[in-house]
Amino acid sequence: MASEVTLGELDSILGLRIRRAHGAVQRHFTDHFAELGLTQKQVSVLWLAGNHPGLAQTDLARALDTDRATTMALVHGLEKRGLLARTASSQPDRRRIAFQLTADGARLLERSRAAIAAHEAWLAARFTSDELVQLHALLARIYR
Amino acid sequence: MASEVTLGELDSILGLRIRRAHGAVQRHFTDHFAELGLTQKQVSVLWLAGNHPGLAQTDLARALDTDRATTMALVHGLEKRGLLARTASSQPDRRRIAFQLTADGARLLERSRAAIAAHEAWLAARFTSDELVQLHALLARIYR
DNA sequence: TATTGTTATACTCTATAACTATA
DNA sequence: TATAGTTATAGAGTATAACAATA
Repeated sequence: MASEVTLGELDSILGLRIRRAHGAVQRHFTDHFAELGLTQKQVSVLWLAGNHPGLAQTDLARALDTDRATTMALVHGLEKRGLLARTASSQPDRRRIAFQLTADGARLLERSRAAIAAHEAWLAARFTSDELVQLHALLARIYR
Repeated sequence: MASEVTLGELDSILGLRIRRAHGAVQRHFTDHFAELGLTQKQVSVLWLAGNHPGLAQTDLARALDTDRATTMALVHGLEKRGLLARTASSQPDRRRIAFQLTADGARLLERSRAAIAAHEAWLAARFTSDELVQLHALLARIYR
């Protein structure tokens, strides 16, 4: 019966499981960050900029595992919204452009921290602490 | 130094790890399926259609965890390329539209199986079989 | 009323290519 | 030559809203 269609053999494919897990996390994040108007990547940039004032786009690209062009679009959007700004500080390498949070950006980051904690709690609730440690370690092996 | 920027505290966030792992898997998949011209989702549809002739779009949407509209775009693309076709079979529910692979679709699916196996081998190589079992189980808890 | 398929629309993410300026 | 930033462009994935046909 067509109504019984499942992933079948696809269920044994790890890549698919990672994709589905990512999708579920992504949906939960989007739903709960709608009121803040931030995506997962945008929050990450605010967080990194808050912790590392003066970082450059290349630093962001490396930390976020994204292309330079993709990072540009991300940064550009945050600049337009007045959450991130370029600093006019003196840099040793004049190619690099330093960024820092604006006051609005810092405020939004603070509000985001609570939402991130709630999101992580939702995700972690289904695991024991041992399982969490293991899952962290296993996932890290994929991208490192 | 800006060159030392890392994920820092972000590294403790499971959601981010899942995202990065997904990104790494996605990139590997894209690179190795470029010659076949198929995305992960497209391969999944071919696979499911091959195993379940006559399935409907709703079945695909449920199995792939995607919106109906998103599934439409996916199916539409495969139809345009002549890999998937609608069947004129008699259905009990006339709203449902049955799909099946074309000859081209079946051929491409066969070629894909080898590529999928190679992709999975690349991914699984970093884990023991016990770890693989564990990772499968842990990930499934996120989306089920 | 609910479900299936459909279209229109929009936004995010991702990446490639080509360019400028600097190292 | 190599790196940092930039722009233009394009494709994939995701989702919402609104509609028609059918159950």
